[in-house]
Amino acid sequence: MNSNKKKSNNSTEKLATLADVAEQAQVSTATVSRCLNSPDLVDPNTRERVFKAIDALSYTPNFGARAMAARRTQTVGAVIPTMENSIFARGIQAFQEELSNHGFTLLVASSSYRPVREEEQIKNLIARGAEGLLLIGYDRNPVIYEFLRSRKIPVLVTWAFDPSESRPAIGFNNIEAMSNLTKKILELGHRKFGFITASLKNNDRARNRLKGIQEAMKKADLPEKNLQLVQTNYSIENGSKAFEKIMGAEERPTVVIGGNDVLAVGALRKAKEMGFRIPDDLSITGFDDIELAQVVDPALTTVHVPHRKMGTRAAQILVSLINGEQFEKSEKLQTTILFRGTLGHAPK
Amino acid sequence: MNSNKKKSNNSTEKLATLADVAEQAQVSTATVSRCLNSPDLVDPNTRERVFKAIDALSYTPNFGARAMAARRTQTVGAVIPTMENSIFARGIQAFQEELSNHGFTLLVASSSYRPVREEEQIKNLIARGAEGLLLIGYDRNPVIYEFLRSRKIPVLVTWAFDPSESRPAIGFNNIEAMSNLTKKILELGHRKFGFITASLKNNDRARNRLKGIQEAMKKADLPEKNLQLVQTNYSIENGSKAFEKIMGAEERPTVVIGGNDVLAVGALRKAKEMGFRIPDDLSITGFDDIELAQVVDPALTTVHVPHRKMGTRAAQILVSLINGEQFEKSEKLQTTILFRGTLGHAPK
DNA sequence: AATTTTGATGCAAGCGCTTTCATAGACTAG
DNA sequence: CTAGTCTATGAAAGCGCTTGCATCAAAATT
Repeated sequence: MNSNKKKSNNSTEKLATLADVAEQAQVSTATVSRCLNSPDLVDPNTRERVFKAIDALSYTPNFGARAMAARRTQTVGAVIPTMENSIFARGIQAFQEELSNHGFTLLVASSSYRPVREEEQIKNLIARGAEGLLLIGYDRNPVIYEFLRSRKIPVLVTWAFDPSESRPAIGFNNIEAMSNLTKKILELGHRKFGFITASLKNNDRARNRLKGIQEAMKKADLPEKNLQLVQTNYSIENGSKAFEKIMGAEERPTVVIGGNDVLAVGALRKAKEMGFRIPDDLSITGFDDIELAQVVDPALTTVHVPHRKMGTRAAQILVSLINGEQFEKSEKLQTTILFRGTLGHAPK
Repeated sequence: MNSNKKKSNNSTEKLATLADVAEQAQVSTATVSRCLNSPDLVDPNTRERVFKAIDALSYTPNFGARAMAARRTQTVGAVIPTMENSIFARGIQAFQEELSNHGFTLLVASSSYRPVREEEQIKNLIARGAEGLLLIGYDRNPVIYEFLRSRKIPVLVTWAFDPSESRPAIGFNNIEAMSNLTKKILELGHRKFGFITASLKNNDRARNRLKGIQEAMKKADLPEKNLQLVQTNYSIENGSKAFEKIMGAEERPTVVIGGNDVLAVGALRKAKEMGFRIPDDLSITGFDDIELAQVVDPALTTVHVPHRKMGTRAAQILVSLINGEQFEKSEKLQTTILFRGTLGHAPK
């Protein structure tokens, strides 16, 4: 349809740029840019011509250049500990959906639960222009927080809520949640506990869940030695191994609490293999309420976390933080205990 | 330690740039750039001075600017259908690990199984400078392939391998894998099949898995009507519903094949609820061999896919493609059938 | 001692975009 | 008819980096 002057979408040539589009449409680059960013500023006829050129050249804007010139990226970053199991998946999914409602794009990275890697990933996201960051839990090197502060990058902590911290956060109180669960367990007559947790180092969520158990036990006047602790990495297999270890001790607990569902499911599997009848011989509980928890047999009693709500709200807060709105206060979400099949009365 | 001339990391000032570092270290921007990109080209003393300045200003390079000037990003993109369940997680994790061994960074996006969204995400990744793309399955609008080709972006298809396609791919043959499974099922005496699959539209993996079943059935001289088909979205819940539907028909199958493990697990759960003894009354099989498959009771008989190997190899191929190496040929990975507890002889 | 080579550095031209400011034309109002 | 308003557009100055080329001093070679 056009005259055959310069076919720039030929594969032997360079990529089309704004300037190419401008030339093809017989306008300045400024006009093309305006067509893309504030179309109503340009005359409908011109606009049409420009879009036709964009199509003809199959032009796509260069994000880097745009970011540099406009000093905005409409991007936020999130660093989660892992993508392998679905602990964070639902929350992040909701986060991302809500973000895109606000015209933002999400960049996700994972740290494999390693602080050094998390730091790298944070820097990487910042370098890529993230205007705000979602991070899991409070626990990290103050230097990072300072770095972020000096760069004026809003940070929102999630998956945790600690009333004593002033930093913006949306999450649940890990101490409280686990303490509530423990109380229920105590009511059922259990006195000897096993707890399989992720490494407590650099992980405030895990530490606080432990604290929750300890507090409840103390209130019930149980000595610390009634709690047997195993630290391991999150995986079903590790849950199984940890369970074996706990059951290898002379004084066996009557309930094994998993620091999360993945660990608990691993324990459950091994328990069945070892011939325990659940929950008659032994109780097991989880934390998170991921899909896994419902499909095992018996279904896992666990602490339900409002993943989607947390993700959605996190997006809203972070966006408003980025838009310079004043931070009101951290939000605490409620967890609930889901009684399914793995928690019963203490045996005997 | 330094004299108190200009403290630029003060929070009231602008972000530090290369130029700021250069000034602080008393060198040109070229030298700072070289320190970052090819340190051995610069004198150790100078280098030290520069790095000290970088530290002092807590400088981080601007990715966009760097990408624009160097016209390289060392970034590859991947668009996966979903992050919610862990079907792709293990493979992507391995992909990313291998990528970082080669100095590349991974950007992941998800399409929610929607072609339009996939296209957006592809464009987004390209705009962000992805130098290569990993895509799941072959099936997509030719326009996208053409767009990518004209931009000279190497694309690697994975999670599928089709000998009739010339496009670079690393994966397994879905037809063959499912056909093999079906043969085994036939050997066990089953003649009536149920198949719960993801939507066949825009999903060559799902279509080919169906084809595999059909081929094996045809070879055994079974009519098409012996296969009852339900299409639904991937989720445990949907698997359950689909199962109910299949069992609601007058002619019940003796085996229900899940298009993947998630669907199969949903079916299994509902089957148990409905009182079926698995595998005595009814057999169920999955596909993928994700964690879920091992923890359900009975453990799911499924098709094992070498996720990690696929991810690792995908990274290697894509990197070599980006480096302009000639594409040898698509690689087919072997799947194996994992006989666990849900597949048995046909009843009666 | 004169010449060539090598190594370390700086200069400056972009990379592809946005945006301020200026301008020109089309209207409106007096 | 002239001055004042708008509206649509363009010119051009960056944004923060990399890199080819030029430069210069020191080391190596003759």
